[in-house]
Amino acid sequence: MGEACHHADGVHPGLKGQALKRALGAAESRCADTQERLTPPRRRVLELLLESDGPLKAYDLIAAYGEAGEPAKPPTVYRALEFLERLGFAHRIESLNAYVPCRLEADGHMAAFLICDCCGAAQEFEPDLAPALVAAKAAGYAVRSVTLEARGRCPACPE
Amino acid sequence: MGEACHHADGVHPGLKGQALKRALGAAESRCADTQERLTPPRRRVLELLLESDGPLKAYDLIAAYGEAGEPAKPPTVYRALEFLERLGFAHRIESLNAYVPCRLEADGHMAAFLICDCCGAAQEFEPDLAPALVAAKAAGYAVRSVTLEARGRCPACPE
DNA sequence: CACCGTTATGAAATAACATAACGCGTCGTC
DNA sequence: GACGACGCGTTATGTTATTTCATAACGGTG
Repeated sequence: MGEACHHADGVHPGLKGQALKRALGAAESRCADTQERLTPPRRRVLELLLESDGPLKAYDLIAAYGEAGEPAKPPTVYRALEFLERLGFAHRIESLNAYVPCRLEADGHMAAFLICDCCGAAQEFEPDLAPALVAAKAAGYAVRSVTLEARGRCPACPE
Repeated sequence: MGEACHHADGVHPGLKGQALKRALGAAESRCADTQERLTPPRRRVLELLLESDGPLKAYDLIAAYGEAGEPAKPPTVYRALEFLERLGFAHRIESLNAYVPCRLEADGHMAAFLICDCCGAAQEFEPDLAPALVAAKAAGYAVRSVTLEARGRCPACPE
């Protein structure tokens, strides 16, 4: 998260208490709607992502998994992440090898992030990708998903 | 490359013979212009990328490095890749952990790829990113670089 | 309830990807 | 010819992710 910079990353403060409960509850509901199960490991990984102030690496999650400090086994976390991504509850940021909870309302949207090289904050946003993909259509590609990661400097970080 | 699909990936056939020589020569020239050195390991890694029909993983390069089958040491290849990326001779595709030679004319362009989930082909293209980044500017981000990776199905692959 | 197919978890090991750290040689400069 | 910058080779290690096999939980059907 903010290790590389003295500034708060501030963009998406981690959830706690009621807000966290609400977010987890919303996830439960959406699972119920779609016959999917928010099982304990999946719920735990989502909770860790929601609590965090910034992107978490898989092995951060593995280390933090146990309530009493015992790490999870890697596949436990990787499987949960796969599930959470499939349902749109989380996104992987390829250029960081890290994960964030989804912060947007819309379902099935494409993952796009503004990543601050200074403070490490990763802000999800909704880009207008249509013009960018005109060339793809022209080339005959059927685009199924897009990831866009813009690196730069966030408003809170200095020149 | 095409392992997952019986179709030729055809998009960027690897270079051979004269075409390969020309491409390497062009890289030499551009290095000479900028006081950079296309040393033997750098040249060899670029050659392997240019010869390939599709994206190569770092350990593919490591395995193929020696003319007589001896592998390179990992840092040799990673250092060469870092150099080639810095000069714009190669790009890393994050979602594949793989590398391709740059196929575009323009210097300093942003890396954008259409990746076929079926045959593994990765076609570089030049997207119109301005509309997508309007939201970034509005949020106060100073964007320095962008990677865009679109997954889907290429024209040569079946339904 | 007994069964079975499906889905998910637990655990061990290992594979795949990437970098740190050190020392040596070469080259350009003063 | 001393120096510094750069690049290379090498060893070792760190980080990220998957394979494999075994077990457990759930949901439907007779």
